[in-house]
Amino acid sequence: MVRVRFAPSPTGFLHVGGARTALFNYLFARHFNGIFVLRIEDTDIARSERIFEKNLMDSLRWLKIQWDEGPDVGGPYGPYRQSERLHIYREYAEKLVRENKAYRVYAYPEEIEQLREELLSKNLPPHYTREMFDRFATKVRIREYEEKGIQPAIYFSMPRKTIVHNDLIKGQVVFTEGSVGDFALLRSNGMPTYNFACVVDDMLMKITHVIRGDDHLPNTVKQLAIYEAFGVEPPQIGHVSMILGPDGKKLSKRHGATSVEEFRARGYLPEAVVNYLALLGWSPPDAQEIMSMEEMIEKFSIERVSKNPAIFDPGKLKWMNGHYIRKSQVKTIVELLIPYVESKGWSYKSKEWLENVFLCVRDRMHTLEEFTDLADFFFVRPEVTLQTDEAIRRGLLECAARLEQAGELTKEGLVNVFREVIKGSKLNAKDFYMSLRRALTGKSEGPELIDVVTLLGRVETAARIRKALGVG
RNA sequence: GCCCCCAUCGUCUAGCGGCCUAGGACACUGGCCUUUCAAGCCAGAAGCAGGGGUUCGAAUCCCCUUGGGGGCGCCA
Repeated sequence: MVRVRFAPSPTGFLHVGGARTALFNYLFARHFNGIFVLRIEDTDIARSERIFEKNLMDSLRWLKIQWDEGPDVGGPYGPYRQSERLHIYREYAEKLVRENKAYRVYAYPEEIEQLREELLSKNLPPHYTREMFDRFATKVRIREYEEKGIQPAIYFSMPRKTIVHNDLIKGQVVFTEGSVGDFALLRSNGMPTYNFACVVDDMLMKITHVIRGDDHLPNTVKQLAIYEAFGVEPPQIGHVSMILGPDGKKLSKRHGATSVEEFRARGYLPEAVVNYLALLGWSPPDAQEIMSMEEMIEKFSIERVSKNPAIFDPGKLKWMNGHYIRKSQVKTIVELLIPYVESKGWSYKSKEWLENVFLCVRDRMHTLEEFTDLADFFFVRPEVTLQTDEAIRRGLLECAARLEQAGELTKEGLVNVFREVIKGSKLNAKDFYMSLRRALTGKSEGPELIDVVTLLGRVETAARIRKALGVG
């Protein structure tokens, strides 16, 4: 049974990088009918917040990445929040201490920081060893800890040997002896560190495959050493390369929208976000780029995940979002559009009318957010004063008059009215239509004019013509 | 300073020794369609970082250089 997990720390919104990692894990699990676990890594008490945890879950749900086990739904290997598993980490850390694979450190964090800087200033790698810590463990210091009720941190004694890792994505990676020093397992506040909690949980939660970001590759050697210390076979581990900003640097806020939350707010569809993210570092065996979640699940394989870092291209996401807006059910999109319309304080005649308005501007939309700019004139009369020659002016006024006098008109009927006026007054059709467009929409480009007139109605059309010409 | 990863059009990628005259997608340019802008369709321009090997044959394998990224925390 394949068991994978996505283990974010609730210290911010779900970033596209995290979303892509979650997606790959999800696709991998579903492809093999396995289990996808959501684990919250909230061991950094200073930065972890419950609202971020909620937001993380909301974002995942929005993307339709569903977990089978997690803090909210539970599961056989819970709890799934690390802050609720502290006794477990303690127990496992003590076990390593008993076996002399880990040891207590009686140095204060500031002292360790000082040690680190000393090493760095001597151009030595900032690696700690047990010997370096020994000088702090004086009888006086130990008593001080006891009196103050401080727990010593527990450090892992890194074995001095070369460790070979066979990465699911990168292939064989060799960590030569001495590339890392001893490191903390448990902090003096009792909280486990990432590398330790991660291994204990993956072990206990029976995780079979780990797919995570490239930035964790250097951690792997530490984690493999911990697995070995416990005498446990590690899961298969694969590292996906990072998502970079357009400048080739790690994607961050200064590159614009980077969180799933922002993309949702800006009118992106989850189908587009997920589809785009899947293509960032993975490609299906056929060349098909537009895929549903089901298709991605079917086609996904870790072998086809690329090794190179990918630059996030907002342009392609936008294109893909436009594509999904056009391919989705009209009713579905209109429902999503209503909040945008209401936030502008606009009212609409009926949903059917709104659907038709949407259909008018659909081909120009890339995001839902763009709807209000594209379709504003359907809701509000534009402020325009038309500067036009006398012939066109007269033609437009004639149109207005004829529209008002006419009964209900079909599309063909409307077209005929315009054609007759153009013909009768020998107007330049292009100039006439452009003036009409300006009068009705206030813009020089936009939807098919007949559709605009149809949706506006005869009366409103006539009124806008007169208003633009400063008549009546 | 040390360790690790990566390297095909501007961008995402296909390619896993001969099917490559390097394929697709976004973006770009031109055309068609069209009263406008789009959408759609068609066409085009654009790339194997550089240098050494291995081989009958290299984008594909090896080495070096260069470039980019990540890490070396009582952060994750």
